[in-house]
Amino acid sequence: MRRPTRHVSVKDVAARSGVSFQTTSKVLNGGGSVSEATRARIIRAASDLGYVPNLQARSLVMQRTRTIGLITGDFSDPGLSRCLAGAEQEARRQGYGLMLTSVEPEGSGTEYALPAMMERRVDGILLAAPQMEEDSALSHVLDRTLPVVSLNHIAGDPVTTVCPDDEQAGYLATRHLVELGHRVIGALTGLRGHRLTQSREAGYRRALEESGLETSDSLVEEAGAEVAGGLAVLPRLLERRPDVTAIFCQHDLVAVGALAALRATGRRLPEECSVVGCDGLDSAAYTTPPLTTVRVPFYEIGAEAMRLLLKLVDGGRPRTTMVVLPVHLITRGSTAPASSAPGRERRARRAGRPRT
Amino acid sequence: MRRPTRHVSVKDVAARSGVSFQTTSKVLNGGGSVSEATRARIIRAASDLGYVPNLQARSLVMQRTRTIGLITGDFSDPGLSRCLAGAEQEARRQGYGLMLTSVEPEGSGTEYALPAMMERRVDGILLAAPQMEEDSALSHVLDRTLPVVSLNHIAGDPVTTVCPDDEQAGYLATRHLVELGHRVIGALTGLRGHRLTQSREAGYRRALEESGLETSDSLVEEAGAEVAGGLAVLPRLLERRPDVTAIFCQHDLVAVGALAALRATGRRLPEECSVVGCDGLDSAAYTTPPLTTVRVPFYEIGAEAMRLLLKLVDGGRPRTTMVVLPVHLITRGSTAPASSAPGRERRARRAGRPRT
DNA sequence: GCGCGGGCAGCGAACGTTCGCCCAACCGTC
DNA sequence: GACGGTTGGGCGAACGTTCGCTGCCCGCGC
Repeated sequence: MRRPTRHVSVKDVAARSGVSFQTTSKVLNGGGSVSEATRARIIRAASDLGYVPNLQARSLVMQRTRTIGLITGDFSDPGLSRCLAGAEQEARRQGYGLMLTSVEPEGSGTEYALPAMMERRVDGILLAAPQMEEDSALSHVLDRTLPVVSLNHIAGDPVTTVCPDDEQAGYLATRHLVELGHRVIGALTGLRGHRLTQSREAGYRRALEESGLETSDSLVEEAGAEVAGGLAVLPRLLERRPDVTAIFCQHDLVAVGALAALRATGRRLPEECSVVGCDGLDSAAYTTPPLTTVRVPFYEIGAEAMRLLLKLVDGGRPRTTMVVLPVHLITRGSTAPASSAPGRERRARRAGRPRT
Repeated sequence: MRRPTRHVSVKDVAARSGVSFQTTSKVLNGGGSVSEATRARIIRAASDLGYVPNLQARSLVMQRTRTIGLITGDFSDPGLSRCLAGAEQEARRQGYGLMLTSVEPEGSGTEYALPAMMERRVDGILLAAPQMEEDSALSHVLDRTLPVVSLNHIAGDPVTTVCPDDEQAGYLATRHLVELGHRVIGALTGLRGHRLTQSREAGYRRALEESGLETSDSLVEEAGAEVAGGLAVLPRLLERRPDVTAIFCQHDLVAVGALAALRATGRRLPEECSVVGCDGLDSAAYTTPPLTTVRVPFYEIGAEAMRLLLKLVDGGRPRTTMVVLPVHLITRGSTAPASSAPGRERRARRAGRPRT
């Protein structure tokens, strides 16, 4: 075992400056009345010895750790990463530490992540793991014991949530396509179970209905949130509905897959099929053609969630139990006015299976 | 202030089962000799009360926190994210917690991140912030006090490092181009100060020299690690050296920018210019054309670094101070055999500024 | 019947803090 | 010269653990 080079403590500092360790503590926290002379002596000694306060001990008596537990899903998810960045920055700004743990896609957060956080006595928990939506044990465990803010909808529902306006996202994306003259608009959704997916789909349907356009299950496919999903699922949609001229993808990565799959069919983009994504990832600006998308303010979501959580930790009762952040459309090259008849016919010919 | 609902402690459990709290402690840690009867009684009481051990207090007496400090750069960097994922997973597997903090691109890690970690008495530190390479105060602070493993080269150099074989990465990428018949090969490098950049460039030059090809500063531009860098810098390279037929980008994102910039000049890809990236990001598979790249095992790097760090924490003296992980080439559609004369001429004509 | 060893449990101390209370000395005031 | 207030600093306790030592009681062997 590595000899754990004993850290210097207040007592060491006290010894060196000839006062009681309690006085040292007073000085080092700015409190109490201590003469200028001894104060200086103590400060000096502390810096000579390289004193570093022990937050563990302090937490023990103060009954708060100034630490927030962050339970996250997959780091590789660019959106989540941005959230983390926002949350981390805000926590740091307010002098809080971050205990990080991630939960595996299949795993239950309840069995490892939560206990780990409780043992470390975090002051609050930020939930940023989409897959925990399904964890029914969760809402029970969280109950009333600790301030919690989540970025996802939680089953039991007693927890404060910060999230983008997903319904609006779906609506904006779809309306954009409608305004370009598209009449048959497909949708590639995220994972079915998730609230986010339902909201975006609701927005999609609202935009269609508003304009009296067809909303049909045959126009919708579940594609998840990965490129591979779009790649795999788009052909199915196209086969069933060769008449679609535009596609709303609930996630930018899916849109990337969709673009690739469309190109593979020989379509010219965006003339022969418009695609709009959702999320507003950086990488969406560099697809070919550049992806029209709805920007979700991930960073701000993370930061706002942390801000709210820290307010809760400091004893504020939340006035609002749900914060919804606005989204907005970014128009790029992957969407174009609905093609004129010739284009449509060419596509139909190529599809080669006229519906009887 | 929120009433900090008093947590249940060993004493509470002890009281409920009619033994001393020390005996309770024995039972709950599996140690000591305790009769089956009382053991059962204590366990029962603990679970009734919902006892959760306080790791803070335990750390205090054990003199170790079972927590690792993770100092990272930008979360949005996909490579770094993968590293984090690997490190986090490994730490979790071994029952360690992770204190996360990131350092801003401009900021010095020495002034906030390190003190924060020391105050929390982490057992070791994993450095994953490229920008800390330049922090000269760092190697001094780290000195001998704490086990540290870094993913980046550190100035003073007394610290164990885990990194990919960057020289080999540059070499593999470039040799691939050479083997395709390219004779004038440009390079878009990462940030100049970084060791990584130098290594990859060294590999690039070695591959060229090995085949007796030109290595010239006029073939090299600094582009950083972002898409925008490639986008901005590629035209400069092209203007100076319209004769390049292939480009090695030290980072996939730069390659994405380069592809876009090349397309903007009207070149057909990959026929009129090959591009090879480096990093092996997921997104590289979905560019148009799909990017040939060198895969860097980010996840494994993170995991291995954590594994090594935990070994150090447990008192193992490192036998090797530097672990280098292998990389390998992934061939995709963005590289093609050097174009025949016609293609070259067409490009020259289009460039329109014959060198006198 | 006596001594001894082992199983079981308790006790005190320590880890490094913060906090409230107490005490001594000093000052100025009537 | 006694008194009250202020200032500077010490002391004890508490936070929730772990660990080593001590001591009790019982059973067993001679």
